[in-house]
Formats: sequence, structure tokens, C-alpha cells
Amino acid sequence: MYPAQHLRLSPQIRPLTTAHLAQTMSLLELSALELEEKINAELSRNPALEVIDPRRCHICGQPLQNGSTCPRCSPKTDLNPSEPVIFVSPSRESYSSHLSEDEARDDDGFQVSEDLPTYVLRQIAPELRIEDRSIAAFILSNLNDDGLLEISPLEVAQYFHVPLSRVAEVIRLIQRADPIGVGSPSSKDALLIQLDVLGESRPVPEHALRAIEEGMHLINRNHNYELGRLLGVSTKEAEDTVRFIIENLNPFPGRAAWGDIRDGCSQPAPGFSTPDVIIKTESNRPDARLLVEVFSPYASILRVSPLFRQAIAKAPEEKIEHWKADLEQAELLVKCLQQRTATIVRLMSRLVVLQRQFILFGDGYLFPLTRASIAEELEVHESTISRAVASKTVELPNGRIVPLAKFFDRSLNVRTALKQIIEQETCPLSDSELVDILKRKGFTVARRTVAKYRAMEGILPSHLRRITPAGAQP
DNA sequence: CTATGGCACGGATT
DNA sequence: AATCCGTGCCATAG
Repeated sequence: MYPAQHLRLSPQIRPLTTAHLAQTMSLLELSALELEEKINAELSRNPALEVIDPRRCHICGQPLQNGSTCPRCSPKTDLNPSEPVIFVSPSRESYSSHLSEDEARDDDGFQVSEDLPTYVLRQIAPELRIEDRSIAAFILSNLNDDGLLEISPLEVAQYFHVPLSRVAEVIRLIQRADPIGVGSPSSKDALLIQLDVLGESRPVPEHALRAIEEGMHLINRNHNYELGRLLGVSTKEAEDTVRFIIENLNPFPGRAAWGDIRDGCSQPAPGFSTPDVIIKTESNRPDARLLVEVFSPYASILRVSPLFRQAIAKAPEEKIEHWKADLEQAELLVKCLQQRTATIVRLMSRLVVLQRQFILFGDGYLFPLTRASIAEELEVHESTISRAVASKTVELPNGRIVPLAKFFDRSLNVRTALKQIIEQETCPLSDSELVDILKRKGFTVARRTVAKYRAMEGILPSHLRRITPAGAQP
């Protein structure tokens, strides 16, 4: 399935069969959220898999007090003050910064109180005409897990033999009820409603509306430069707008309130999902050590059930093939998971050292890094790095959530330098003058490239740029 | 003649 | 193998 040279993986764990490698590769390119979903599916299907109690240390078996750190078995944080500390979290328990405290999580993982349709119906009941109640109930029962409406209002109208406007009115009520935006036909509509409602009580960024309407695809991919260009504003402004949207709006109104982890078939929007890695600083001092938390679902708490292994000896004739297949699949999954985690941890531990400046001080300090060079250092194939980097996000100490791919942006530092120069220019500089200035700062790029970066950042050509306020001079 | 945008090639990424 | 990104070359606008 994969060409031989693509199969070079982390040497830490000995590789094995082609199937093992192939599956590891495919797991590697999943984000934590997607992986968690996949494992959940396998867990409920495959009796050979089981989860060790995540509230006990998987090494020494002692109960854990805070999050996933076991006093005995956790990384020795006092060993090497200059090295980053990396830990792996098997669940979101330790996602302290992202958990809402009131989320009473039981052993089944989600709340069992009243369901979403009932909750919404109760709110809108007072404003609802009696004869519309069944329409509302029907609509609510057709929400998917994300709280979005999967059938068209027209279908509803036809079903009840009522005018479309009446259905629309009911939907309007639903959308304004508590998980605001619930019952919208798409994430985009949900966001627009939330923005509208929010705008009634507080100011919102002026570009947010257009950003959502026209730039959803860019927001999802964190393409802030293109978004800025689309909106005709600077990248910084686009970033601010996106941050506002991500922090204040929720594209899946059904999820926030009902923290069901399994999210349906809809693809999660990277910009909104939980990060795969969180990087923090130990203190505020400039020489502080970096604390890196890698979220790897079920890492080291998933195992092959010993009971199942025993039971297989006494398996009934007609089931034995099936059971064996399950057992093998389970063993494979566990191994692949270890391999995936090991690869990501190795990648991150190298990456945070190389990009320390960037992590602490921002875009301008990004060290241009290629996946190939990291691959060589870690002695894995470059496509392994590619996969490990793909579709993963990192939360930086400043709170920003960025794609891991940003760590490999070949030109970000140059672009930020470029932006700075232009912001500070006294009279519009031509592209070739910019090349000279950049070269003096240590960035050697072609004139043509400066033009492209300008375009990316949404900066106009020199003859169209702002007229200088102060006295101009050639 | 200078400043830019368009197109195509070659290395990097996926 | 297909695609993306930085560059060089060239045509065009001022």
C-alpha cells in the first residue's frame, strides 16, 4: 500500500509487518480528535480491546491526583533545566485550560440529563403557537449531533402542509434559543446567527460578518493571509477577526452544551478544534523551560484484554476465526498507537528546541525549517514527518492555536520583517528597495518574491500605498 | 527606464 | 505522481 521508502519510522519501536507500518502511517496523519473518534469506534466494536483506568498511573498503578502526572513516573522535571519537558496525555482530563468546570463528566463521558431537542423545545414553548409545536418537535428531532438541521425547511413545510414562512418562523425561534444557532442548516449559518445575537449586546469586529459569509473555507484552514486579502484588510486584522470568531462563536451549536466526544460525520474545523499539542512556559523568565503537552488519545491506556486472550482458547469452533481476527486487529492498533505517539513526541521534542524563539517571541522569529531536515535528524522518512505534521494544531504560550505546519513555514519570518519595514516606511518603498533592506537584515530573497509576499499580506504596490504624512524625500 | 504582474521551471511537500 | 512555492525571464503600465 505504501512504497517501501515511506515506511521508515521511528527506530525506537521495532517495526514489524507491512500492515503495522501501513496502519501507523494512516494513524499518524490523523489529528487527535479524529484519532479519538476512530479508537472509540474500534473500542465499541472490538471486544479484544480495553481501556486501563485512566485515573491510575499506567506504570505504577497508583491513583493520580492531578491530571496525568504521576509523582513517581512522570518525567523528571528537575533533571535538565535547558531541555523542554514533554508529556503525553491520553485523555482530555489534563486539558485544564479547555475544560469548562461545570461539565460533570461521568464514566460514560457525556451527560445524561435531558436531551437537546427537549431542552430547546422547553425554551421556545412560551413563544410558540400550540399548533406549531409539532413542527418544532419535528425539526428538533432532525438535528444531527452537531446541532445542525439536515433537512430543508421546504421538506418540513410539505410534510405538515403549511406555508414555508410558518416553518421559517419556527426555525427562527429555535435558532435564537440557548445553544444559539442550533437548527441552522450549516455551520456558517449558525455562526452568522451567533454573531448577530452577540452584536446586540456588545461590539463585534466589523469584518467578522464578511469573513464568515465569504471566507469560511479560509478560516477553517487558518489561511489568514488570504482572508486578509479577501476582506481587503491586513493579515493582522484578519487574524484578530478569526480569533474573535473562534473564541466567541461555535460552529457546532449542538456540541458545546452536550459535550459528546464522538462528533458525527462532519469534518471538524481545524480552527475550532482542540489543539493536538499545548506548549507552555514554565515561568515568565526568558530562559524558562518549555512544557509541551502532547495529546495522544488513549496513549498507554489502551491494551489488549488479557481476559479476551484467555477466552480465545475456549472459543467456539464457528467463532474462532472471527475472534482471532479481532485479537490481531487489537494488537495491531495498540502497537500502531505507540508508534504514532513515539513519532510525534520525538518530532515535538526536536521542534520546540529548534523553534524556541518562534514559540516565545512570535512570527518574526520563525526559523525556516524544512521537513526533510527534521526527518534526517530523526532518521525517519520525510513523508513520515509530512504525515505527522499534517492536520495537527498547536497551542502556543500566548494562547494562539496555529497549525503545526506553521513551524515549517519557509517564509513567515521574512514576511513579518517585510510587514514591519513597510509599516515603518516614511515614503513608499519599491519592491527592489525592499529587497535591499531585507538583505541587510539577513533575508536574501528575490525581488519577485517580495512582490508575492506583499500580495499575500494584502499590501498594495508602492505607487498605490498611503501618502506619507511627514515630509517626503527621495 | 523603472516597477510590477504573468508564466514557467525546479525543488520541496504531500 | 501530483501539487505548491520561490524564482528568473519577459511583457506591460507609468
